[in-house]
Amino acid sequence: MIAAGVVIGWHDGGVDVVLELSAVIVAVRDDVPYVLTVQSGDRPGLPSGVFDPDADRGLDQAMRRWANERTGLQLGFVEQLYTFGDFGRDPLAARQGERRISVAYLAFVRDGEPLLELDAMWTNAYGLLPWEDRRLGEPELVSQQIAPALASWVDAAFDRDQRDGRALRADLSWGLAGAAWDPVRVLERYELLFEIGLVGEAGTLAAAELGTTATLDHRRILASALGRVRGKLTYRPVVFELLPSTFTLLQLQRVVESLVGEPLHKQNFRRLVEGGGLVEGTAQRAETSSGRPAELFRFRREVLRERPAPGLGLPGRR
Amino acid sequence: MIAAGVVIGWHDGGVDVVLELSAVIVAVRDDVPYVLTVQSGDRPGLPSGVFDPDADRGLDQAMRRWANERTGLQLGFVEQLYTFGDFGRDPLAARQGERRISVAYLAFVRDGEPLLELDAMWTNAYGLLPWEDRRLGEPELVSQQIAPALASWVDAAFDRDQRDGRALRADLSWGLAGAAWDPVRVLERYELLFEIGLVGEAGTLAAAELGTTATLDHRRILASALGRVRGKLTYRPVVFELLPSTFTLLQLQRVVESLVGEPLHKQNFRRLVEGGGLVEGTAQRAETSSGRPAELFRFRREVLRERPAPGLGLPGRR
DNA sequence: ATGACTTGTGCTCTAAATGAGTATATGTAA
DNA sequence: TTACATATACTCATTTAGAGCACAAGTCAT
Repeated sequence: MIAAGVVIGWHDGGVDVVLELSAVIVAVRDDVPYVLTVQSGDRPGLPSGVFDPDADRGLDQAMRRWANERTGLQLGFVEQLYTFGDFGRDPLAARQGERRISVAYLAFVRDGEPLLELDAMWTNAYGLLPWEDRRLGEPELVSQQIAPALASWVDAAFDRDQRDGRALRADLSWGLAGAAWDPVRVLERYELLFEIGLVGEAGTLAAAELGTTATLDHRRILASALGRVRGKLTYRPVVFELLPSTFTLLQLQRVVESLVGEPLHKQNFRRLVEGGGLVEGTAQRAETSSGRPAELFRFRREVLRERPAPGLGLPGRR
Repeated sequence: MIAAGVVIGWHDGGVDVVLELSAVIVAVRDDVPYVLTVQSGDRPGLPSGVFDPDADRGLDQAMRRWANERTGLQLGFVEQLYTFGDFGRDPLAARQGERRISVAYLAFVRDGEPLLELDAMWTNAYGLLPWEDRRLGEPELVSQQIAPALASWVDAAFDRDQRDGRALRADLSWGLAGAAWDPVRVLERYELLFEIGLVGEAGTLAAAELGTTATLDHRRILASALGRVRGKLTYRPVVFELLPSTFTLLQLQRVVESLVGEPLHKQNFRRLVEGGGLVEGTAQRAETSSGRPAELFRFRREVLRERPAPGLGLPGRR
């Protein structure tokens, strides 16, 4: 089991290596994507623990078991994200002559799953990465703080070449100067903000601090998770792991929008989802508060057979 | 530097953990995708070494530096692939009470780069994964050996549910029973073959052995690399890291085909690549052996600005 | 009951992208 | 000069995507 013991590596009087697992566990409720966090000192952090090779056959199994034991959650979709091993990702550990390498995982749970652990809680992902939610249009902090900061960073380049490089990078990742906003480039955006000092980690001095800070590099991990989710959505039917077994098309659309961070064209969304054979209607209708009651749909498994990469071909913005 | 020292982790009398890096270094020459291998006992293996936290700031840097020092190659595109940590991926190490966790990287080099190391060589990737090359149609070993083996594996299920599950999995990954062949699902295919005993690793008993065997789970790593390459191709202009700075459209097409493992429609390929603004003509033409000389093209950087995910929208098969 | 409001659902129209070819140009080698 | 090989232009039918209109079927306040 993870977190049971301590695995330490040494290297003749040098730096120790510790291998840990961290998890980005995502659930969507009321059109808000939440991440499971634990309190770590004064900040929220991702649940993580040291990998114990004695207890588990592999990293994936360790991840599943630990999550279930510790949080009581039944994970749906689980996927390895990335392995983070930068020096400085854990300054405290570094000061103690230790190097923490973290294998990060992404997992989905359905809304409504009960939480065992009391020190764990659900945190709004867009509280940590506020600029990623564009459902109500571009948030003000982009035009007010980020864009100007990027502009002066570009201007601060010491020669023409560097300037051009910086401008291209800023425009591409942030969809400025005519470039399109690409929902998937979450990590690029975070890393750029980090580089120019607009977001920080514990122990780093950030000029300004946008969004809530998390421990260590956990926001970076979250950023890569969100990017991965957004990409995956379009070519694998993973959203359904976040929804109840039957749902209305609007519910489905809202969950997708909450993850992609952009509003979608309703009628075309329906067309893509139904026409793509991704869902099938049950005859039932949802009990509704106002408006015409909607039909309940369910995920249509057979689509896997029919299409090589069945995802939600996202329609343009609303 | 990697491979300089040994990093060992222990866990009170339990299993040691060793963190290593491995690299899938790809180059294409004469329409064949090659992987850099080193001789490891009697089999080829991927170059890999133990990670030394004292020498490098992070995993990525360690990777680049080591590759350059050891092989003399100038890596172009480099990307982390996956971290492999299954028990049993290194049976020898396991017997010695050691657990090897390997962070795998994918990298591209251009054809023509000189190799420093004498014990390293270029190995045809399709020698290791022969079923992945369908440029001349479905290879015989699929219909002759793999499909029958899959069929009997499906039949050997002990109940209806398991049978259906197996059939779906086999059909999806191998494009059988009306499902489409998805070039990206390389890893799924390999893992299925492994499960049914058609391919093995050192120390595993495989019923039959298809393709050349590599050390440990290095073929699995190669499989995930090939899948990643194929996926990446369609949304990032990475092929150009494998080509000289100017090339003909046919050269480009051949390189793509060699990676995707399928033939492409020539005229439509041109249309997509030129129309998509991915390349621009130089006025020069290639000196040719036979046939009309072709114009030399170069990668068009500006496309990055124009399109969110500039890759080769692959046309259908020829 | 009536009208305002909300949400669901069907359908149209246009523009663009794709799949599958045909036709023609321009070189080399016999 | 012919056969052959490759390059490149262009056509045409089909599919998919973007944008929006119109109407259906509920709730709620008056």
